[in-house]
Amino acid sequence: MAQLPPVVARMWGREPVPRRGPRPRLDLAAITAAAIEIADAEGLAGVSMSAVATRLGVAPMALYRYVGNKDDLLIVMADSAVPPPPDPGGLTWRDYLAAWTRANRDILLARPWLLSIQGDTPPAGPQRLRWLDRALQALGETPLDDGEKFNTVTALTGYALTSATLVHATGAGGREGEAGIAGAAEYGEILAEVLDPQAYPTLSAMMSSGLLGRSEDWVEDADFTFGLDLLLDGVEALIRRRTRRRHDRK
Amino acid sequence: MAQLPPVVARMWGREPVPRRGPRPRLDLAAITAAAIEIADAEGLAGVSMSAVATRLGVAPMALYRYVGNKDDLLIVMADSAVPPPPDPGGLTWRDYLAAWTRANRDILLARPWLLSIQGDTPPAGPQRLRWLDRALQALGETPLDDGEKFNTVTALTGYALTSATLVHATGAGGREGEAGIAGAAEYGEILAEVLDPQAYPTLSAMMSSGLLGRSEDWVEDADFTFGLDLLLDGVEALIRRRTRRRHDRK
DNA sequence: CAATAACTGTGTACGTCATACACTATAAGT
DNA sequence: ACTTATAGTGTATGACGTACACAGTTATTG
Repeated sequence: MAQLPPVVARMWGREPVPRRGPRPRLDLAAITAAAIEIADAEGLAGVSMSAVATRLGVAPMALYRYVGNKDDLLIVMADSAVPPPPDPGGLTWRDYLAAWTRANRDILLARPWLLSIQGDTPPAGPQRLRWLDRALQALGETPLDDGEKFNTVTALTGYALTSATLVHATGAGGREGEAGIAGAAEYGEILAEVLDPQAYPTLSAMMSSGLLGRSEDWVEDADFTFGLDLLLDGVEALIRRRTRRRHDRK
Repeated sequence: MAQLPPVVARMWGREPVPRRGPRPRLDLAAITAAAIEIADAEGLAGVSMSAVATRLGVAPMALYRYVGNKDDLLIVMADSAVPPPPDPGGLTWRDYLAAWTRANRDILLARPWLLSIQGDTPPAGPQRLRWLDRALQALGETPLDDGEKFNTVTALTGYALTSATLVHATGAGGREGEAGIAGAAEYGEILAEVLDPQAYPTLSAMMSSGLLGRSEDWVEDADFTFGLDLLLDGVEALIRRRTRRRHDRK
């Protein structure tokens, strides 16, 4: 039997309840909440152990009774910063997954610092797994097998993540500053300025025709919806294939 | 006109050539190469300014003549760690994009530390843009408009990224250790152990039926190919639609 | 009721890291 | 020969993560 990594165990409240000693003034939830507030306000860079401790009115070392180290804290943050998934109120699988993916992306836009954590962590907390569960549930009625469902969700997750990254990186998400590029328009200009049409024929042609000039629409639904439909069309095609002649996968 | 952020400028060799002073012993390429070697060997955590400097036989502060700060260095690394994209040797758009996406994922599997950087950075370096260019080029013959092409590539990139993350996170990629979970099987066990069937009906059912038990296949092509085809089917459907009745987008 | 054991939060200390600043050495232009 | 811009160095600083020993607190045990 595999042992639960300590933080994961605590995320699920599977830690033995202490029977002796002073009543704890903190708990994992409070610590995480404080850390998230800081991240929202100042970005991940502002989240230091002392900053979190200060906000809780506590010495930095106190936190180590609840998290093994800072990485642990980040993992827990990455889970509890995620709100519950949308409710499947009698929607078709397609409508639900569309809403699901958009909500997914919106979370990442609202908390860009999640981008720096999620890219590295498998979903193992209650929230992220609830999202996973709901998406799989939406596919429950379809003739896809488990692996296919799982991969479908993976693809959707990836799309949400990449879209959010793009929006955030080009600055259209609102925040700018930081390391340089601040806005899709400027991004386009920079590319146009630098691209050698010979080495980058297609891209530079696109840039001169002003693709990214008007691309504050990255945040708008139009572009996002397009890619989303792309994926869902693929799923739908597969489902139709499976429905017509029912045979095993592969 | 937008100014080039200094690092980006240097990535493209657009820096004024120095006319006086001692001959430089370093250049951005050498620094980046050293940093990448360290990242490959010890992970991103091993990449400190002093570590890189030591490897180059130079004082840490010397690096700051070439990069403004450490984040700059990471940005440059994220670009130059990427090899040239596969060659479109008379392939159909579909075959090429399939190869392209798989190659994309393989890079991320070979250098997992890229996952921690790419999630945050827009592609602005020569390598990443070359990849973008080739993918767009592959779609050149299709009736999709520029925005649609761009979004298609975004979706594919996202899929590669998420797949790689999943493989790497569940440990099937080879490396383990670090923060806990080490291997898809163990991951599955942990989930099975922790999931309340009432709160996670679908997911826990899948787990008990052993979905992740046999999922060392995540690295295998089977699962990856499935999701990829999902996407490409979507693209193909769109192309067919566009080809039949040719009207503007939206 | 006293003694013990388990637990919480603190204070201090250390090693690492990114980076600012002042300096020396070097080579090109005058 | 002299000036001047540049390259790499040495030293210093402040922030950060975290190890460790301790003091205070509470439930359990005798």
